[in-house]
Order: sequence, then structure tokens, then C-alpha cells
Amino acid sequence: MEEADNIRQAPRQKRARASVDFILDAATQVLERDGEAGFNTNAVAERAGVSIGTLYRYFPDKLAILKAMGMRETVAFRKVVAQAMAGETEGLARDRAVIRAFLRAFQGRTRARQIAMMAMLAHADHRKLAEGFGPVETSFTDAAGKALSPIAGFVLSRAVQGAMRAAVLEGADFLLCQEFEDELVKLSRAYLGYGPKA
Amino acid sequence: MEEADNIRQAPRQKRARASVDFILDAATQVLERDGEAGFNTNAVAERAGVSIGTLYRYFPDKLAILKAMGMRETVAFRKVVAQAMAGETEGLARDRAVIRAFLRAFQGRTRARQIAMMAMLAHADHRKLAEGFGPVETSFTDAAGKALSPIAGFVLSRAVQGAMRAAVLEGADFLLCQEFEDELVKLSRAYLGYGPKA
Amino acid sequence: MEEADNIRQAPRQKRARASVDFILDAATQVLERDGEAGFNTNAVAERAGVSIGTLYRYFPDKLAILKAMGMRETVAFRKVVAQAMAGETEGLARDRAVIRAFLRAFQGRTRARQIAMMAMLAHADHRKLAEGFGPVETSFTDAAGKALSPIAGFVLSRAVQGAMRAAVLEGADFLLCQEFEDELVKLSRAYLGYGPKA
Amino acid sequence: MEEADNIRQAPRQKRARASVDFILDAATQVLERDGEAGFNTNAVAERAGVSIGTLYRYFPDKLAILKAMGMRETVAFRKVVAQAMAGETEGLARDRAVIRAFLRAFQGRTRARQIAMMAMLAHADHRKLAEGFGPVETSFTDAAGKALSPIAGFVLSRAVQGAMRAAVLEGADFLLCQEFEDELVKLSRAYLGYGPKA
DNA sequence: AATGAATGAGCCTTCATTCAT
DNA sequence: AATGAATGAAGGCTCATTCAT
Repeated sequence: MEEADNIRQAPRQKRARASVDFILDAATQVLERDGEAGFNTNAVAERAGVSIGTLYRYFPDKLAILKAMGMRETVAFRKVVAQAMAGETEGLARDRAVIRAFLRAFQGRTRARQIAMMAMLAHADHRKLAEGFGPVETSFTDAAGKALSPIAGFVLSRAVQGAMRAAVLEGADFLLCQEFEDELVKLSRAYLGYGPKA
Repeated sequence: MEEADNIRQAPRQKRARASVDFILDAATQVLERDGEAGFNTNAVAERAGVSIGTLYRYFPDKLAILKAMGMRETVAFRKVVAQAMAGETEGLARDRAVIRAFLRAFQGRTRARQIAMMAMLAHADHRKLAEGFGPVETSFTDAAGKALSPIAGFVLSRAVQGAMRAAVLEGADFLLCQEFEDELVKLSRAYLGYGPKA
Repeated sequence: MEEADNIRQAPRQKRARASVDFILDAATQVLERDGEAGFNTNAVAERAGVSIGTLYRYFPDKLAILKAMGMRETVAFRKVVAQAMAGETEGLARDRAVIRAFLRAFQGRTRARQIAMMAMLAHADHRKLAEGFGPVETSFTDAAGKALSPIAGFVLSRAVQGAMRAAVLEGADFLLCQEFEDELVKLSRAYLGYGPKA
Repeated sequence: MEEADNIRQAPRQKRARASVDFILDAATQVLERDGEAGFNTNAVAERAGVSIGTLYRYFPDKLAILKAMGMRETVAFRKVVAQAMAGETEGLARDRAVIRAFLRAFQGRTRARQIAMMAMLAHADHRKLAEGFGPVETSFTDAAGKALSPIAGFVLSRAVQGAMRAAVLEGADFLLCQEFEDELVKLSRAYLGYGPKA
């Protein structure tokens, strides 16, 4: 209801809501299959099974689709993070849970995600994309129990994500190795001042 | 024989060498001025002061220009890193020197660089771009004097760069603050096991 | 049975009659506000406060709206002319009354009318638009009391209107000056053979 | 050289000059054949025998073509008028010569011209189109040898042209009759105060 | 009768690339 | 080697019109 920013017409009927989702799904698929070069409105509409006119009913222009994809991913990511933070993932320290959740998101379709991620990085509003970090940043406390400064929170969250993104973008083969996850956790904990063995 | 991947003809004469540089300079300027949308071969050629035909003598296609830009930046970055690593920057610890060199590179043209960086991230070959990290990764040793594992080297270098990139991409206003630099250094040292006061 | 040429369904109910008028009013406003480029069926329907489907109940296609606008203007013009001819405008010679009535019609919204007029000129059926001249042409008599030939009637009416239209289309600033009106009257009378002082 | 207003690139080579003329000729033909509805850039380019890209090399957009057509017609009209004014058309009074020149211009392709004229009226810059009248207006003198006031000059020139245009637009069958010409001349002379038999 | 979501033909325009000069 | 006019495939987008509800 309040995501109308990039949406031409708030789709209240379920049919309309479905159209938006079809289009976003189709956009993801097109991006994964053909890369950014093949990402054009006609292809997306066709893949979504809607007419080009319908596509333009819900998105003012091509870029808005890309942005909406970014937002949808971000929202999904936030949910995962929130779950991890809430300790729902039992038996795992929260930091490890968040990192693992992110890494697992790429399971199986690494190459495809790489393209989609690059396209998104190129066009999305990084400020908005980053909003999801807010809760993560503010929730961390260092070994002494002190809350992080805003800059420290920024550094930690972006550093961990930067390493994970780089692994995806560079097609690193250790993306799903345990050692990689361990090192990320180690980075986080070291920064927060927990002992190396924590 | 030594024809580079993306260069049609190895430019041996100085005039040709100059043309390539003019084109790359022009490409950077166009990207900064008009964003990726305005980045087209005709604009680049015009800005470079060469004909479109000449541009195509040196670059097989548009993408090659973007890739070459990425490579040139990378080479420049490597040089800075190498200098910092060599301790040429007197009175500064090597790690801090590298970080500072990177941060300073954005001084004054943050917004422009953001666009250029996004475009590059979207199209460049991340594997090749990352090659510059090789020396950095392998040179670091932890507090115990032990060399880092490849994955650990990867995590450290990408984490630091990830945080710096994010600051640029998100338009963070603390990009040139001392605290930001300090936190990056702290991140690096904590990960390597140096005491928090190091 | 009495289905007008450009009207799908003779609107007998007042509500329907009102819809047609709303649409025509809206069409005029859209044309004045956005020019011909912005003149599309969706915009007209929205401005009229009816659905696009309803618009198509009363007009078979877009062009019909433009034609109906032209006809409505013509009818209104005829009424003014008839009044002037009937001497209802007291104290003014009939010819001057007709000319003044036309000129006054543009008072206050010159620019808007210019666009509307151009659009109408471009699409309307000029033969039909001109029918309103019939009574004017045949009613004039020359100084000797002889009726005008059809061609002479045509020349006189179109000449006067041509000068007035040109003043609107060229944005002449003397549109409402007394001298302009005087010259038009003079033209008319001179042609009819009345002395220059008439 | 100074018509660059609507021309993207001053065509100095003869080939380029020819392209512009081809395009303008083609535009006229398309307009005459298919009306304004069929007047699209692709059709014009095809008819002109040039690629759509070439068309856009010389005209920034579709409207510019229409405007250039208007200007070309105006320039041609000016030439005819100038000739008539210069008395080159021997044995004919100057006013009659101008009128006849205009009327003859429609010979043979009345219907086609009507469409073209309407399209031009709808989009052209009427101020610019009217510039050609300058010399005509200022050259006329009344029966007493006195120059006309600006407004009187305007009224005379637009009145005569208005009647002629109306004949074209309404498809009048007397367009080329002698009586029509005679009445136009009579209108002009009566207005200027020459005796009815002049 | 009214609605308005959906359709899709088709238009304008861009720009990577070629090649005759 | 360089030039730059020409090409034309491709794609973003509009909007007149339909029809299920």
C-alpha cells in the first residue's frame, strides 16, 4: 500500500497484484537467462504472460522494474535476517545464522544470481537497498556489551556483505564451503572484540 | 602477437597509444557527466576528438571500452597499493596506507565516481578486476606471523573494499572522516589478530 | 433513426445528454491545456469524469470527438451570427456586430483558442464547418441593393474570417484593438461598394 | 546556412543536401497519399529512399519535418510573390499577378494540397509562415498613394489569402474559375479605395 | 449502462557498427 | 590510417479500442 513509489497504480485487486508479481518473476527469469542485454520490456511482458500495455500499467518505465526487483529482494532478505536475529534458527549464534542465510540464498543458481545482482547494483538505489541493514547494525554490541557507533555498524555490515557479494560476483568456488562461512563469522567477531575462539 | 584481449590492434606508435588514452579519458568523462544512459560510442568518440571509425580501430565494441576502463583503474589501483605496500608512504602503517590511498581516490568527485563504479560493476569482468588483490592478499600475515589462507585473504581484502565501496555507492557522508578510516583499519587488524590497541 | 453521423446513440435521456456535453467540454479543456499531443481518449474521459467505456458509447472513435467539437462551435457561432443579423444587437450595424461577436469570442483565452483552432482546422470537415456561412453570404446585398453572387459571398465571408483567424493563429496583439475591427468593417463595406465613409 | 534551426546538421555536401530534399519531397508525397494519419517517419524515410537513421541525421524529430515543409513552401511562395511584385509577369497588374500565382499553385492537385495544407496549418509556426507577407504588405499603397498602416496591410493580405485557403480547404470547385480570381482582385482594390472598375 | 483492466499494433527514436572515400 | 555518412535492427513506449464483469 505504501510502495506506490515505483508503481503506477496501486493494485488493489488480486488480479492486479498477481500481474505485478508475474512481471517481477518474469523479469528475474529474463535477467537470469539472457543477462542485462536481453532484459527488455517486451521480453519481460511476454515471459510474464501479460501484454506490454499491462506491464506499463504497473511500471512507469523499464528502470522501475529493476528497482522493484531490488526492493523485493531486499524485503525478502530483511525477512531472513529478522528471522535469524530473532533466534528462530535454533542452535546457531545469531551472527552465523545471518551469514549462513545469505550464503544459502545463492545455492544452486550462482551464475544466474551473479548477473541479476550486477544489474541490480548498476541501477538500484543503493541507499534504499541498504535500509535493511538498519536493524542489523543497531542490534550488534561489542564484547563489552556496548552498542556500535553508526560508522562501526556500517563498516561491519558492509564488510561482511562485501565479502559475500565479491564471492558471488567473482564466481568464487568456495562460496558454500564451511571455511568461507567460518572466516566471515571470525571477521565479524574479531571486529566486535570477541576472542578468536568465540 | 601480444594483442591484448580487448584491443584490436596493439598500438605501438605513440599516436595510436595516445588515441587509446584519449578514448578512455573521454569514456570516463562521458560516464561521469551523463551516466550510463549517455554512454555511447558516438559520444565517446566525439569527446575524445577522434572519429567513430578510429574508435572502432582500437576497440572491437562498446563493451571493450568499459572493460578497458576497468583495467586501467585496476592497474592504477595496483600501483597505489604497491607503493603503500612498499612502505613508500612514510610514517604510516602499510594497511592504513592502502586504505587511505583508496579513500582518497574519491576525493572531490564522489557522485561521478559512484556512477562510474556502478557501470563498471555491472559490466566488468570481476575476476579480472580482482586480480589486483593478489599481492595484497598474499602479503598479509596474521599477528602470529603466519600467512593467510587464500580464503582468509579473500575475505579480508573484499571486506575492506566492500565497506569502502558501499560508502561510495550509498553516498555516505563520512567517506573522508577519520573515524571511518580508523574503523576500517581496526577491522583489518582485528581480523589478523592484532590486539585492539594495535 | 435520427442517429447523427458521429454520434453512436442519440442521447435522449438527460444523463446521456449530459455525458456528451461533459465529454465535449473535457475535450476542449484538454486540447487547450495540453495541445493536440496530449489530446487522447483516456485523458478526455478522465477529465470528463466518465469511464473510457462510456466515452466510446457516445463516440465511435477519437476523430468523432474532434468533429463534434467543431460542430458545436459552429452551431454556437451561427447563433451569434443570427442574433447579429436579426439586429438584436442594438445600435450596431449588422456587419460590425457579426465581426465584433467573432472577435470577442477570443477574449481572454487567445492562446488556448489558437491551439484548439489549429487542431480543428487540421481534422474537421471544412465543408460542414462552413455551412454556418450560408445565411451570412446570402443575406448580404451590395450598395446597389443587389444580392451577391455565390462566389462573391464566399469571398467576402472567408476573407473576413481569414483575417480574423490569422490574427489568432499568429498571435497578433491587435486582436482586440478598435482599429482592427474598423479595418475589417471597412474591408467588408468597400467590397460591397459602400462609400469609404460609410 | 542559416536555416539550421530545424536541421540537425547543416548539410554542406551535395549528397546531404540531396537527402534533405528527398526527405522533404517524400514527406509531401506521403502526406498527400495517406493523410496525416499515415505520416510517420518510417514511411517518409522509405519513400525517400533513405534509412530511418539518415532521416534522423537531418531532422531532430517528426515535427521538424512538417515545419521544414512549411518553410520550403513559404520560401517558394515568397519567390513567386517577389516575381509578381517585380512586374516580371508582364501585362498583368501586380495584385492580380500575385493572386493568380497563388491560385495556379494548386492546379491539378487540389485534394492533395488540401491535406498537406491542413497538416501544415495544424503544426507550423504561423508567425514564421507569415513572414513572407512582409514585403507584400508594405508595398501596397492605397488609391491616394498613401502607404497602408500595419494593421491594414495585415487585414488585406490575410483576407485575400484566407479566401484562397478556404477555397482549397472546402474543396470549392470554382478555385480556378476566372470569376473567383476577379472577385479576389476586386476585394483587394476596393479595400485600397480604387474605383470598382479599376 | 457503466466500468476500467487488458490488449497489441505500430510509432518514434537510438546507437552500435560498417564501409566507401 | 582516418573519416563520418549511412545503415537498420531493436526497443521503449503510447494510446485507441475491446470486452468481461
